[in-house]
Amino acid sequence: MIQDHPLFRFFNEIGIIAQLSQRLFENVLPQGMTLAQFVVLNHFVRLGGERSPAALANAFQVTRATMTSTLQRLEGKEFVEIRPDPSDGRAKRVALTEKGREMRDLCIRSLAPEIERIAEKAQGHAIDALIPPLTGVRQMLDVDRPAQPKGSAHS
Amino acid sequence: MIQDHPLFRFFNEIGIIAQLSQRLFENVLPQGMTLAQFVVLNHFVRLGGERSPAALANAFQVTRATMTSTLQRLEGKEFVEIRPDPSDGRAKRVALTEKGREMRDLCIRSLAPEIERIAEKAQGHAIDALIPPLTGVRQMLDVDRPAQPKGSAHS
DNA sequence: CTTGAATAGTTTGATATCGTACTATAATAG
DNA sequence: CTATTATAGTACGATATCAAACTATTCAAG
Repeated sequence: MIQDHPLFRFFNEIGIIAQLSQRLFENVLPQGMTLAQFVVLNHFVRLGGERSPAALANAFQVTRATMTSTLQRLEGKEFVEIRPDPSDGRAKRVALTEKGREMRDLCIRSLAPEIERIAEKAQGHAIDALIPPLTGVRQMLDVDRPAQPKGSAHS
Repeated sequence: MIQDHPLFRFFNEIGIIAQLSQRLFENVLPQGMTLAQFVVLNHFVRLGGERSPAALANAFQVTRATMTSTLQRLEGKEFVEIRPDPSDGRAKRVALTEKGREMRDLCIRSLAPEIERIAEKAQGHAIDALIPPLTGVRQMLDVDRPAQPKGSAHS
């Protein structure tokens, strides 16, 4: 039976953990902010500069359509600015606004206690040791993906 | 910075793997079937009998509202039957139909090659060794959850 | 150049998911 | 028995996500 396949159980556990943790984090984010929106803001703060929607979509492993949706929401709240790319008529350039930076900082402050709380409870679960192998699996799946992007850039 | 916290990176990897793997699986499922729908059908085949929507919601760690939505879709395709619970006026009983069982079997057959393909590529990533610690983390988060259910029953 | 393929972004329609609020029924307390 | 509280299911509105189809622009051949 497929469902007894170790790989199946592995992805099952992964899926449940992903959902539970996403819920925990979103529940402490400021009103109206989602994890999807936060990670985009955070990406800009960490790496600076401007990005095209396509580059962001690629960095987060979502489709361009999904990124369009998220960016429109962020733009509506004035957390990012979107303007045409002067050097490519098809493309756009996305940049963080001051307001966006402030919201990102607020998100970080909102997340910190929750992270700490979970870190306490995670004592003895050797989380740190799990990261490298998980990264390996993620890269393996990354490469496996069909079509779409040229090179991923998870940060 | 929070985003450098090992826990943050852990959940980040988990989230990406969850998304990529879900995509891989859904892309090979029969037309119109989603992972959410498949796991419900599979649950019935594996554990048999009838279940209340609330019990299913609890088993899969989703809200009752979410399970209502998925069950309505499955009922529309005649993969499950839903009838009132004779012993509790508030509750309902959900049961798999023959058609549902056949669809579940088809899903299993559709998933098998993909599982095998990924299993090949996953050689050397020691997936099996990751399952116990991940299960531990999942249970830790499970217990951590606020309110809602009484006892979880991941299968 | 002109044509055809590739790329960027959007739109549309679907599903999953949540939180909140609502109805109905059950269980518990007085 | 009645009033309160808890539970089951649903409805609604929002967001994230995808695939597919579409427009516009760029690039690569010929």
